[in-house]
Amino acid sequence: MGRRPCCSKLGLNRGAWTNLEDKILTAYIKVHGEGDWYNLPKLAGLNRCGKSCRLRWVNYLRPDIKRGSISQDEEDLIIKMHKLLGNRWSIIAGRLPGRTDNEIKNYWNTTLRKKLSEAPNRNNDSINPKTKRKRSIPALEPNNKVNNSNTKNIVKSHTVEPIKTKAFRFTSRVQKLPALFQFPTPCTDKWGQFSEKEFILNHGSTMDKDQTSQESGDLIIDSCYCKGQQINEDLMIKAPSTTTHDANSPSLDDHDQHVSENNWIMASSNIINNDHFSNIGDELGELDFKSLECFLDLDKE
DNA sequence: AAACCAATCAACCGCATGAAA
DNA sequence: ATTTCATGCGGTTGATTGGTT
Repeated sequence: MGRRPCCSKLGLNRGAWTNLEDKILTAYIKVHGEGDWYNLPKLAGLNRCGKSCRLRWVNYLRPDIKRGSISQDEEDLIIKMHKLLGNRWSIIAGRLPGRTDNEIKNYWNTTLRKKLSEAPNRNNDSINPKTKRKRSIPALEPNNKVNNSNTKNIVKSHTVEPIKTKAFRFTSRVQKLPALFQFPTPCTDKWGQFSEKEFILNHGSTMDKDQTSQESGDLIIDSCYCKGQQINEDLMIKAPSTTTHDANSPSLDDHDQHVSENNWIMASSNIINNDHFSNIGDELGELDFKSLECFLDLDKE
């Protein structure tokens, strides 16, 4: 079977979306919900490919998209998560309610990448004699043309190798946890003790080992694999200020809602603070994770 | 005012993945 | 076990915007 021809070959619309297209897509999804992207354009009456519709919805039209610039807290979170996970934009975005992977990726490539690469090299803040402007990153590499891909190598040299830890991403398509995942000793939260079959997710929900999670891009970091490493709560990073709650989760009162917003920290801390890992102290950046193995959606190689 | 350049970000592309057949 | 289908992800592109000369 060959690849299905892309939208340009099917004579479909490409490029910027019009207001009308946005309205049609939004209205259709409001009635029929997300999914079946392949058939959606036909059913909704859009002359677009499904992929394009999905992207438009996910990155722009979704009602829970947070507008406005990235806050300092969010930026810190992105930096820490990137250090931890590398270019796992969807997972990073999963920690930032209302932000999309595309947005995070763009923010990294345009703002943070530059910031981080300049930070240790303040002496390199030279001025381009022609433009009288501060040199951008690509200009630091005179042999390279200015484009995103050429900045890759530059950034590489400034970026710490991503910390490898055991983490799993949960998407709506994930049905079962990898067999090798073993939950640490039973831990508790505000609501009592979790069974050993449950895994703590953020947003205050739990997940049965055998059930599907609707949490997209959710992440569990398994402290079992942080053998003897000292980890403090900074590793688990501050929860973003707003949190969308899983519709399937029990409703929460005001107090519990607050608890829920911080559940990611609490739940993670409960893991980290269990009997195996009571040593608290180091900052994230000082941790030696080199001995850890990468289990990000992968089994051992 | 025009030209140039850098920055930004929406959108596209190809590939990987997993479910279903 | 293999193939097909549908979706998601990350890298890249290109249009637009804004600042400078």
